[in-house]
Amino acid sequence: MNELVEKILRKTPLFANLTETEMSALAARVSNRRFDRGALLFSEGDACTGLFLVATGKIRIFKLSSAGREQVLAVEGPGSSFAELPVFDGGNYPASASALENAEVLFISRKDFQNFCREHPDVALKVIAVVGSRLRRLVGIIEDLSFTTVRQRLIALLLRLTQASGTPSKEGVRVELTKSHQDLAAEIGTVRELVSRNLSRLQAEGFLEVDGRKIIVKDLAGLKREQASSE
Amino acid sequence: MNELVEKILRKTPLFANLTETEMSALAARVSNRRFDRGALLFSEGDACTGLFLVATGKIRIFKLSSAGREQVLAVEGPGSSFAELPVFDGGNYPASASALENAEVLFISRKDFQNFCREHPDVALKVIAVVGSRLRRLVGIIEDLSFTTVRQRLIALLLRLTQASGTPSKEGVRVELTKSHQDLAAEIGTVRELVSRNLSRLQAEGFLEVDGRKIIVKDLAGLKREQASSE
DNA sequence: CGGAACGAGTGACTTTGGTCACTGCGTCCG
DNA sequence: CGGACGCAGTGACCAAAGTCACTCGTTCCG
Repeated sequence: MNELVEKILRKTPLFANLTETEMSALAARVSNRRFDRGALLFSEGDACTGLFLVATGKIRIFKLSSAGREQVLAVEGPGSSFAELPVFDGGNYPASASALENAEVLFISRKDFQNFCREHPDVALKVIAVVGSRLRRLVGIIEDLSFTTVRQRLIALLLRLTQASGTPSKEGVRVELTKSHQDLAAEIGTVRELVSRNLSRLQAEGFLEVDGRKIIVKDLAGLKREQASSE
Repeated sequence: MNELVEKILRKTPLFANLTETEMSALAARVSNRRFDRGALLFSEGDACTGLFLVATGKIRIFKLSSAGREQVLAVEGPGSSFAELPVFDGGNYPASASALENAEVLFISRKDFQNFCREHPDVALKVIAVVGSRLRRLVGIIEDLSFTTVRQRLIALLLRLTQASGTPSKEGVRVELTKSHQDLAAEIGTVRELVSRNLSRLQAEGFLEVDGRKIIVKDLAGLKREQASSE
């Protein structure tokens, strides 16, 4: 198992270039946890116990409103770490985390991680870099929420999905949704119904062909134009 | 002048507890700039040249949409630093900065700051702490934009202002606005007209007494109740 | 003095976002 | 088999947000 753990550690930016001995020292401190799809890793406001690294699956970081709505802040895949910050500043988790798919997660206790950072100052610099990109992403979300419509955000999301996992075909680019409309809605900060409606509308306008969770993007260029207009 | 510079440096969390010699070494590298109210320090997308520290006045960090709307991300007062991040990761500024009031600002070039961090690893830890609180604030903005109404955000802003600079009087707490409705709108992510209308409405409902930029909060408890409801 | 320029208030309207309630379709399982 | 459940689609509303076009004061300055 330590074999596997080290392989993951090498894949995370925070610990990418450590020596053999450093690596196994770290690996010894790491524990392994499994979470089923939908399971909660921690809730907003919980005291922070340590640092998480995604080994397999996807973890969703989100805010929950008292009315029951969710707003996704990040979706982290294999190799990503999260909750670095509360580990450092000792505060509570600012958001909740749940498994978007069945996931394996590595865990390092707060104390162990802090000690490790003290011994390896360059890791602290890595932390800054990781946190930095996280900050940029959050600014992007704020920009979206404040300047764009649900329609534009949905288009942007579709474009990202086709980019990431689309396969070309005769009629256009095919994409398969791996999550429910509910989940999509939480990612772009709205509700299920609006996702449904906007998808229908995009289909009616000829940009898409929707069949359940299979989507064929028929007019990629047109979509991009729609997204840009009045941003 | 070095006297003054060191005094400011001591007040910023990043450099609070340095020794005398460290401090004067740093102070020698610092330059001083003045910006008039409304002046632009840098624009989103500019290459990052260095770190800023506020000496006097207030600096507004904001996003600008292509339609001309603004969304404030932070307002930094004396003792605050900003743009720490791009200094580290070498990226461009993710947002623009302008002076909300006439301001004096200290500036450290990227290279000097990086060298200084390399020599003083504990400063890197401070950077993480500062960036951490910034991240929490951004998450707060996202939460507000995604879950609350303009009305609730305006109330929250008023409550913050009375907290910060309100003076009790016979009829309630007096607050003086130092910025235009336009500016307030940018802070809560909406437009001038909605600020105006919502203020009128809050007055009509008996929570406030508005006279130009003077506001008397007549029912603090009531406002808090309004803010909480359906959050 | 006269008139830009700016900030504020407001009526009338449109668009967008969101809610509620219900239908229909699979799938999973007792 | 049949019903419970989760997910998706949709019509009918309603409320919030935003736009446009004006008016009215101030202030600032040539």
